[in-house]
Amino acid sequence: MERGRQLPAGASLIHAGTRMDALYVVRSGSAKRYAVSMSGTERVHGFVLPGEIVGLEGFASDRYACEVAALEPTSYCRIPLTRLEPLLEQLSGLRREVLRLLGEALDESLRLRAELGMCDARGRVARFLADLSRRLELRGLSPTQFRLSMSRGDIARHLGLTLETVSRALGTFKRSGWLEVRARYITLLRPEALASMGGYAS
Amino acid sequence: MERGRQLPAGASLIHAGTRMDALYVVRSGSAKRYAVSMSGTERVHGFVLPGEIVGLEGFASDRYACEVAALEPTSYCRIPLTRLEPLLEQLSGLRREVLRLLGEALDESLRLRAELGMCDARGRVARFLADLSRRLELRGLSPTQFRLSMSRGDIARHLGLTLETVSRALGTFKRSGWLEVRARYITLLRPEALASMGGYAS
DNA sequence: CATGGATTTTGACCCGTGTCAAGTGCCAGT
DNA sequence: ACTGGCACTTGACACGGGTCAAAATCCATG
Repeated sequence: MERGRQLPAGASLIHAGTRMDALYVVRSGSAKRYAVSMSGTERVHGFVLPGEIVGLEGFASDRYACEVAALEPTSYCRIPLTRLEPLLEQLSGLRREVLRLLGEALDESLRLRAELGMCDARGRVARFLADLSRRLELRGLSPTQFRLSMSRGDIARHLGLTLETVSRALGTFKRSGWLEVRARYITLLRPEALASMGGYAS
Repeated sequence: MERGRQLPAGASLIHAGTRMDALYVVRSGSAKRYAVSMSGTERVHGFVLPGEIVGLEGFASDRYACEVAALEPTSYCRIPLTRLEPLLEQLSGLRREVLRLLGEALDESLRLRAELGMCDARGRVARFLADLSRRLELRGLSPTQFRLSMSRGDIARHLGLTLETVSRALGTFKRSGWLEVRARYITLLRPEALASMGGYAS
């Protein structure tokens, strides 16, 4: 367990395709997980918030499946597999915890995929914000006031939309009085409205 | 490990919300994994083919996250966790294998989600068929001639489309000479065309 | 405080897909 | 074989969101 490592904005925490030798936990800052297709288009798999773990997909093939890049100055710790494996043998609790983390990531991904497929653009953006809010709260940060460390384009590529549509959705929510938007600073005024729209409404 | 269990078409292998106490491997037949939202709409997470494992998402919360129902008469085996856990302690190879399986499921789900978000309707159906073909081949079944055990509606709810659109996509492929469709029987004539369209083309 | 570049917003237009509605084909039961 | 029901196909139309283009805003730099 190596703590206190630092990364400037834009630098990569994990390079896609390199050998998987560790898991990472983001301590402060944030990162985006993405892959670049042959045609050069970027697909954003998701975003990593403080307290969250990255690198689990690497278990699939012993190589990291996607690039993870800091969106702002970010600190993290690294958990080498060489340290993790002996512990997994001894501690059944840790074994269960790792399985739970993987299961959670899988479950979340499945859920998200299904929802993205069945929601319109506004529903997707609403769910994105509600999800972000929930995860921030989980880590003791404000669930109603936060800064989006990712660009509109990143959000769009994550949700399968265009940045214009994301912008329009935010505009609609603002006009409805559901939130404040000042550049990348968001204040949720009626989180329950967003949650219910992102929920299973449509 | 309990082998040789049988299930008639339509019966559930796993009930959503029940305690997770085992993993399952489908031996013959097929199943669909789905969840029903509050509003009663069904979201199809995916399909299980012979040789594939189900129940991994249950690790997230100790309860199965979705319903798994047989699409045709299906046989399977059940791997109780009480048998699995002691083995996980002793066999580091099995530990790695379970992690690999989970990582694979996670990776596949992430990849699929990103692709669904960036593909048009035909691309999604093409990718669905290509994926099915690949998985059938992996298990020694014909990758070019097979029966779809799921309805058009199931495919649509899986891909985030309507059944009409799925039908039209198949019609287009048929007219292009890429495949034969007779009810649920599919013959791929130009698999590479489908693969390239489902790939990262658009 | 001024400047320039990047990011975001807004507008106009068009295509793809959802929706609604018939029509067709497939299978099971009588 | 006939019939009814269900799954699937096909057609017409409307609308959401992608695309292209321009304006506005933000932010870092001198």
